[in-house]
Amino acid sequence: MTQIPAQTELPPQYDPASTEAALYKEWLDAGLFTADPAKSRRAGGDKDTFVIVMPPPNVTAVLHMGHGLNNTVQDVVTRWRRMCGDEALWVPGTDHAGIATQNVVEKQLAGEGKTRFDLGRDAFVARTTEFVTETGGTILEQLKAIGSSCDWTRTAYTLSPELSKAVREAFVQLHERGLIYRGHRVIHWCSRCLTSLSDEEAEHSDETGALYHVSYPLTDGTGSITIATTRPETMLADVAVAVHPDDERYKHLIGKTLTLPIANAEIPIIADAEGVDPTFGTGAVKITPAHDANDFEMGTRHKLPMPVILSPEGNMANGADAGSRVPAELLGIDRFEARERVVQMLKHLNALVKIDAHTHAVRHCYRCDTVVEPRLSDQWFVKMKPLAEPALQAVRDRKIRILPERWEAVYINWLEGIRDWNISRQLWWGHRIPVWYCDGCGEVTVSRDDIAKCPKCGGPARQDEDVLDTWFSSWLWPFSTLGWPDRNSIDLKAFYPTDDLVTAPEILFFWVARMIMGGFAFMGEAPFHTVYLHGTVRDMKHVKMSKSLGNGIDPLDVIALYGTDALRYTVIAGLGLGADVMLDPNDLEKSFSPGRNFLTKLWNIGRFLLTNVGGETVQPVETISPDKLRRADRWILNRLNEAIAECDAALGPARPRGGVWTESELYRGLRLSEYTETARRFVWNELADWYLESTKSRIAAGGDDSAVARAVLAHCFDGALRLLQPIVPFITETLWRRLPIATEGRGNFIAVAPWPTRNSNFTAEPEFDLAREAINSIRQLRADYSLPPGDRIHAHLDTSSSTNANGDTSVFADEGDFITRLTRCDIDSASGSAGEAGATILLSTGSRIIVPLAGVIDLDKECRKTKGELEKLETQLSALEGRLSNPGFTDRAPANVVAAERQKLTEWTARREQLTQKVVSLCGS
RNA sequence: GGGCGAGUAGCUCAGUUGGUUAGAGCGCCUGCCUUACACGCAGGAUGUCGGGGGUUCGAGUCCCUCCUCGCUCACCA
Repeated sequence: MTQIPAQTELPPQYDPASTEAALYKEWLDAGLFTADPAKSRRAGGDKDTFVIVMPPPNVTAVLHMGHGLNNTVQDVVTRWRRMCGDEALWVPGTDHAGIATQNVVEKQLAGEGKTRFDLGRDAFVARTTEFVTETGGTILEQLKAIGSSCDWTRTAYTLSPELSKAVREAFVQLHERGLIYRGHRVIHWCSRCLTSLSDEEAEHSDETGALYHVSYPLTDGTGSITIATTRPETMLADVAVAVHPDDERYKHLIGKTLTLPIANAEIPIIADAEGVDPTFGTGAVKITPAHDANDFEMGTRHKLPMPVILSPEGNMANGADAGSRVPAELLGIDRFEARERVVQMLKHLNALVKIDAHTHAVRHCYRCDTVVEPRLSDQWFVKMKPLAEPALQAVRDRKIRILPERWEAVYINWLEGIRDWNISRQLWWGHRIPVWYCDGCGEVTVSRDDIAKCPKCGGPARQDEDVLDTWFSSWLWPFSTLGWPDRNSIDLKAFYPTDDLVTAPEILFFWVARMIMGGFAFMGEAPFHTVYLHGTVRDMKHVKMSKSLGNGIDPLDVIALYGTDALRYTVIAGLGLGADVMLDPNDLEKSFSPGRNFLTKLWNIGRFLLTNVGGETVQPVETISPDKLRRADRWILNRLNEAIAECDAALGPARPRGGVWTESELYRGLRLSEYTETARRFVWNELADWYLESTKSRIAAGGDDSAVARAVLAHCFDGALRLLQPIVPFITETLWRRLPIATEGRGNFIAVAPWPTRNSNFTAEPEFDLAREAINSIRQLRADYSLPPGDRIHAHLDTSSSTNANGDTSVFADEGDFITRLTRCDIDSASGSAGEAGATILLSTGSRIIVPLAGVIDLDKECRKTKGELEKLETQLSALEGRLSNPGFTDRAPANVVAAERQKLTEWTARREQLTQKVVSLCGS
């Protein structure tokens, strides 16, 4: 055998920096991540597909830990399926992110002292496009740095010509089906972004405000009504006061009128049972239809006027129907400033009764956190109820599952109460609404293609000024990225529906639920069968990591310091199902050194292997004659089997058989931390700690047995590397290509090598476990008595009470070298006596190892220790005896449980006997 | 306010249909530079399983109740 000096091959330390970028390029050059639709069963091929569409990051985004986590999860799953033989496709892309991107560019302009209105619409859009073209690819390049195995030939962008076509198609189709309409109603308005928002984009947060009680005098001078409001400035737009029709306090006043202070308008007192809760505040509600959604409904019911008293920017103004309700001194004043002024004015008028502290939910813009204002306006809406039905049914029918399970209830709850979706945004950056108006004949045209003339009268057509909600393009993502609306697209045929959707719970409603609705609406089929909602990256105080809070970690810093694999390992190992990942931004070493250390361990196993096994290809374990395999070999091969089974169970099943999840598989799989821990345990605690150690003396001895040990070691390391490839692709690729194992059918890259499978020839190996047990006990003994490491000890094996005396003897004869090497303890099979002063190790087979330690150990100490042990055992034994003499237990408990308890009783009784003898010999009484 | 979830070792979490003496990783303590690895090896300590009640032969596990956190929804002006 030619020994290649491995030291020259593997440097003492793994160096990610010099490895990763080059490897990634090799993968790309080999086309490993490019999916072939022709191979899909759905397109006539012979492979299952596995498809994930990436939640598109904002085109202006820069990689943060959240992206790192999200994309690593997707990559791990995709790489796993790719090894399992699926035609795997991970579609990458970016989102034009309407409001977010427009805000970024507007901020740039502000730096130049300009606004978007100075540029005008066309120039602004051109400028934004340019900005996106120049800097938009950043995040995608960064995703490559974390090893993402995306199919970059299919990179998509929500504002690309192809996807824009899909957006128009979707809008027109929904309109044709009567599911899109123009509505005049109160919507959420962000006075900073100058656009309307959907319900989901206006986020609640509790705030301590004030409840102002204001007295409105009756016009006939016979008294007054006190109303309560949190937004006194809106009183200027009041058109009525409503009371409950059965409220005795106000019943007699219904139909009378009040004089609105400051505005000096005369408003009626009306009765409304639906909109008024007589127990809240004073039981009398001011009605402000243009600036409150609830009041809008009451206003509509009672056909009241709807004056607007706020400008789009949120300043006081006499808008539509307002006449001169807003007095001159308040015009142009900011709404919050105006609130103070109105309160002062009411005080002067003696109309302010009192101010109570009041906590209530206030809605904020999800992009800029400005308090949103309810505002009456015209917007386009999607009718959601009909779309929600199949989306609800799919989850109820288990065609789609949501992990963790608890989110399903949240999803169902939301869909059941779904309200129409406002899709108009008064922005410039986005897909312009494909609706044209004719100012001549009033015709409204919805069209797939741009039109210049009114199709009815031929007059000039004017396109709607607004753009669509960013999420209106996002909800088409699973099929628009695959070629829809072109029904003949081979990608669409081969890869839709996709498989898993991996994202954070924050966008369950914004995106996930709508994608499911969109999938049914436009494709007639659910877009995926699994929604995996992962946790959030947080700091040690459980605060979500964010750049603005300054508690972020830059993934690229981590990569520079610890390598990509350490980053990936850390987030995946920390990711329990649905659990958050905690990292310390102030102590990267604490967060990432365990990952780095594990990689070092892998590296060193590789170094040992290459040094000791050499470069010559080893014999495949399948072809080794079974009688040549020793206990340790069979043991580790079985442990590998178990590790594979546990990894499979943690990860799968990958998809529902027959399209519907069975009860037993519904919430299984995608336990990434369990998978990682299993692989780690196998590599470190089994392969390295035990098997590799056990091979040292065999390999040194040379000969046939040495070759067997080398073969098994290489085989198991190969299996371990394959199990780990999805998590740590770079280091596994680096080590794997140097393994001296047969190349046939192996491929050139571990990234596309077959996922390991179990070999049922290798079953549990209890006799090797007995050797491990002895080693552990002797080690403990050495530590207990502080025996110097250099001191060899001699012990006897007493098999007199053993259940398999010959078996035990043979284990200790065969594994003697191994045991001695790890413990510096020689064991011969001369029978000793249990009473001998020293230590007795009881093995699980009943045999004892007697270690005479006279002159070495402290007899008093050992005596006390043994007495303590005996005492503890007595307590537990009496509890056990009590249980077994209780007919309630023996009659009702399952037979196997009772049997186990009886077995235990036997063992413990024997142990008690042994300890008693030992106490006698040690303590002398 | 509605709905949901969580409270197990200093920290992060496992604990399958109730059934051995409740586990893991990290951290901590002790001893070791043992020829792959000190980014390592070996050993050790630590829990009235949030409180209280109940069902049961038996409860971390099931039921009730209280407390504390978290998520999510919501037009109480």
